[in-house]
Amino acid sequence: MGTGVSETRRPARPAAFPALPRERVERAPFANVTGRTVCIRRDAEIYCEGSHATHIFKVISGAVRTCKAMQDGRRQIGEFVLPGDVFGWDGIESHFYTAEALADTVLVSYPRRAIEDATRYDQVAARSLRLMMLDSLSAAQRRMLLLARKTAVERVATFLLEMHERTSREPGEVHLPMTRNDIADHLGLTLETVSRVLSGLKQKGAITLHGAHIIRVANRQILSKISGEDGP
Amino acid sequence: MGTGVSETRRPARPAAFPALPRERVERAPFANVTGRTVCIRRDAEIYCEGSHATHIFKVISGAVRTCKAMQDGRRQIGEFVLPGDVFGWDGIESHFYTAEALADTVLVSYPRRAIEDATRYDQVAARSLRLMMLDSLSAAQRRMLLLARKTAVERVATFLLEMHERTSREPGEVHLPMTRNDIADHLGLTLETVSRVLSGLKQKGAITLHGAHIIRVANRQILSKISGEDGP
DNA sequence: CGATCAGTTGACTAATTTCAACTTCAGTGG
DNA sequence: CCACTGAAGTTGAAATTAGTCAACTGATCG
Repeated sequence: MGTGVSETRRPARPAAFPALPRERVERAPFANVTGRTVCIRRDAEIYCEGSHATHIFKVISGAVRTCKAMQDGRRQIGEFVLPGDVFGWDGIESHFYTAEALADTVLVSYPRRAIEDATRYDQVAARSLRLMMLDSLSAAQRRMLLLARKTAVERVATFLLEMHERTSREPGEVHLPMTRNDIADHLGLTLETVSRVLSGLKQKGAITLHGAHIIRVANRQILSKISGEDGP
Repeated sequence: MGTGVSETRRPARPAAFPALPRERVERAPFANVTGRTVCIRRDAEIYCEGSHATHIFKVISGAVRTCKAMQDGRRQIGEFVLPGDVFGWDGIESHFYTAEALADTVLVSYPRRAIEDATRYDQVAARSLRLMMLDSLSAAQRRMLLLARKTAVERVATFLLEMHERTSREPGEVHLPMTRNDIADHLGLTLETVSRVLSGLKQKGAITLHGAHIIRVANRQILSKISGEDGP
């Protein structure tokens, strides 16, 4: 595992991160800890499965996927990390996932050690750290239900609604920075199934497709009903 | 372990928890917090999905399942909690899962609030609480890989090896206090598939069956290879 | 402007579920 | 004490879902 597995476009690209200084100081969201700004190229690895887990990261712009591969190549994507989100808590000593940039991405990295130290005297930080972990756990639990018991259509509908919640641009518009293959590996399906299900949802009038990476939710009711969530 | 409590039949039962006082004081595993001992009958509910999450619990004897149901009856079991394990962190405000006793069970309950307060001045407690959460997260991540990408045989083999690790009685003997249906809902399969796969593993010489709830691992090599884990 | 890779669609296959019959087992209750 | 009872478990055949293989389309980059 862990060779350069690129997923979308792979040709050499020129300038990126236009006006961003390569190093900058950012406040951690939860503690009085200074972080270091890092710029990552699309498809570049941020950390590797099994490597020593020394830092956590906050996404400023771009997007990240955390993924795990089996020896025979089967792959699972743990989560898509979007701007504002934090990742890197996958494992106690060493990382369970590999983290890769879905697009050119700017992150801030914080040493775990420093964060843990900071929580020693900062109760607010300690609490928000705990909440962050409990949030990850909740997300994992919802995901396990999806993977264990939902059908392909339900999984895709749930995913679209989740992405819609998380990215909220123009109302109804969902931007998917990842490939169909990434979505499939996130939902425990194949890329063909994802593609077919999206076509089916379009047929039903639940969504419209505008290129491969922009989807508009035409009928949130239908989508929500299809997703199998408890919602009204 | 070894409570001699009946595990699978459900007719009305008389005396249980023979010599245990109904209330006893126990130390939390991670903090200077006192807990209350509680005895639960088989199939009784400990807390309900959606209820306010005020306490966490440590299992002393017996076993617990945490499960989530969809409206149409599909069910998923989040985890089987065995003696020594802690549960109740499923959700920030309210519980994501319902927790039920798999057998007559003795627990100790601790108020979340008290634990959080205790970590304020006890750094060791704070750290072990964080580790406990990270552990749950790791378990969830392994489980997501299993649910997203493993075949039925791989899931069952992985489950058996995990239970073997966790219960380690006589070498090679695994005690399964839950029904096939419970196992199926834990692994995202049907009870028939679980049954078939177990028969298949027996055929292959990987395991032997001694009644429905005791399994001996006859060939750990085979089982490990089948499980699809990275192991040698 | 053509090479390449993402995405879509179709036909077929494989894995798992569903439905159904049958067996086993533990705990009564006669 | 032992036959009865009902749930749990096993097994088989048919049905269904999603996966695999393959052809084709379309977009993007050099």
